[in-house]
Amino acid sequence: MLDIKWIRDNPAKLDEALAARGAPPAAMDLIKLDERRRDHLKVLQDLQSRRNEASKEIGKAKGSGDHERAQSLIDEVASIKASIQSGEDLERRIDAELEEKLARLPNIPLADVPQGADEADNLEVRLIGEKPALGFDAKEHYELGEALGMMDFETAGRISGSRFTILRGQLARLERAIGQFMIDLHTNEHGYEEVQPPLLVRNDAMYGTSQLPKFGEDLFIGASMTGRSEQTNRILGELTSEADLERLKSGEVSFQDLVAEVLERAPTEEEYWLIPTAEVPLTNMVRETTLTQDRLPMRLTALTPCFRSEAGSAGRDTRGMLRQHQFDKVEMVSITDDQTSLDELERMTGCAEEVLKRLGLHYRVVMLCTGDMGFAARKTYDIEVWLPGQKAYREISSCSVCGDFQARRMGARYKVEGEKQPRFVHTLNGSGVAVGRALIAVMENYQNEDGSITVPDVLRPYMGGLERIGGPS
RNA sequence: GGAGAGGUGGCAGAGUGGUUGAAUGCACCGCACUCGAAAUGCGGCAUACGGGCAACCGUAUCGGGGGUUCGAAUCCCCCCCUCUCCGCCA
Repeated sequence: MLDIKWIRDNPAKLDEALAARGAPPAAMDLIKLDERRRDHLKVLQDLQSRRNEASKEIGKAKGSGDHERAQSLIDEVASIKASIQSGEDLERRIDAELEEKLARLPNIPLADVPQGADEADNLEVRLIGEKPALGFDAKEHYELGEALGMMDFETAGRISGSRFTILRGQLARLERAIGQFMIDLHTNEHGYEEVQPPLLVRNDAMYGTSQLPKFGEDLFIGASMTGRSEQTNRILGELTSEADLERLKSGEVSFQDLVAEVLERAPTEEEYWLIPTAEVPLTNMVRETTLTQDRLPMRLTALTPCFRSEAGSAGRDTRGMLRQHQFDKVEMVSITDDQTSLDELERMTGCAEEVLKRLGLHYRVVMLCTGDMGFAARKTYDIEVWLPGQKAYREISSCSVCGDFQARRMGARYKVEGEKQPRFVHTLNGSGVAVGRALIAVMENYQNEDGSITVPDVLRPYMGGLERIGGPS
């Protein structure tokens, strides 16, 4: 969430940033709304002030037995009551409208972020390692996995549909090994604290990290059956309002349009949401708190499943397990003060890179351009790993600094010694790294001509010393 | 799932319609006393928003949201959370 006061002072900067992200300007509209809000607030507060004053006098007058005076004051307050009532209604509506509009504005990119429309304009920052010289035609991960009989899309499809995978035997173990290895690295060597967070979260948490209100369609809902029926009843209750039924009868709206309208009115109040990334619970761990500065930086990591609806990517990456509805990921979250967050981004990216270095994988780091960055980010590095089977670099990690954008939504502050006003914390999140995609990368980069897969050295302790999956035993 | 209790300032805890933004204690900060400390005494000590150069003023806030009333921490409704007992359960 951006600060309305900042927007008031920097309307041009806001519109430039929106343009850079490919969004229409909004400053003028917001400033007008804010002015209207403040003008109205002044009028309302004067009325409230008079009411409070008179009410106190009524108390006094009654105490001293002056009933005549009390009655005349009561009459006076009664006469302004209606204006206060409607004034408070209007204030609520304006506040809600402003809040709603602010919540849908993306974060401002930092000055060094390249301007651009899409991933073609991203900037390669560094290239680490080299493509492996396999000496034969590399296969893709699903060809390898299916040939080994350890990766089963057909059965998964029968159980859950497309974008699910079943791993078996040593490949299932390899996936687990990769997750263990990564989280051990971050906790033992990078100073992160391991967390086992909830995978189902409330609306407010999704709002805090800004998956809501704009990106609900990317999420899965995790409601109980009773929760679902309560939700349905609530919506039906809305539907049967007299005014709506009248419009339906008169033919002003069709039944479908009315239903759509009602859903739009009460869209995102779900009992639970399934997390699309552990960023959500980890970052929200500091929501509604004021930390002392000595608690910062706070570094948290978790290995969790992630759930994404992948709406809008129909037809993309349908083969294999690159883009799944469910996948495991090791996530890193840092909570810092407002001075060190940019350094922390470099550090965090380094932690993610270290995973790939130790796995012996070739990768490049790119800085995302304005048009390709996520909603809450001020600056983002993606790490793209080389996949010999696909002959392409594919995203395996994304590290972002959000500044105070999420903190403002969550009410997450910290107190500086000697300062009265608490400041908003800065938040960062990054994958360290996606487990499923790391599995793909290991399989494709460590494949042998016979279809077997060599287990990278660092993973062998997690595989009971196993050196190779498949092939001659 | 059933039954019950509760949510007040950093903490503990009073307050059931009226000059209560909230007693009291603890913690914390300043001052006095002291060589210093403890003890004691005096004073200060919530947040957000709006207005003002500022001192300061106004409004809102007693889990959250609505309502009743001239006036709500106190009465009513909805929601959230915590705890206890019972049931069920990995």
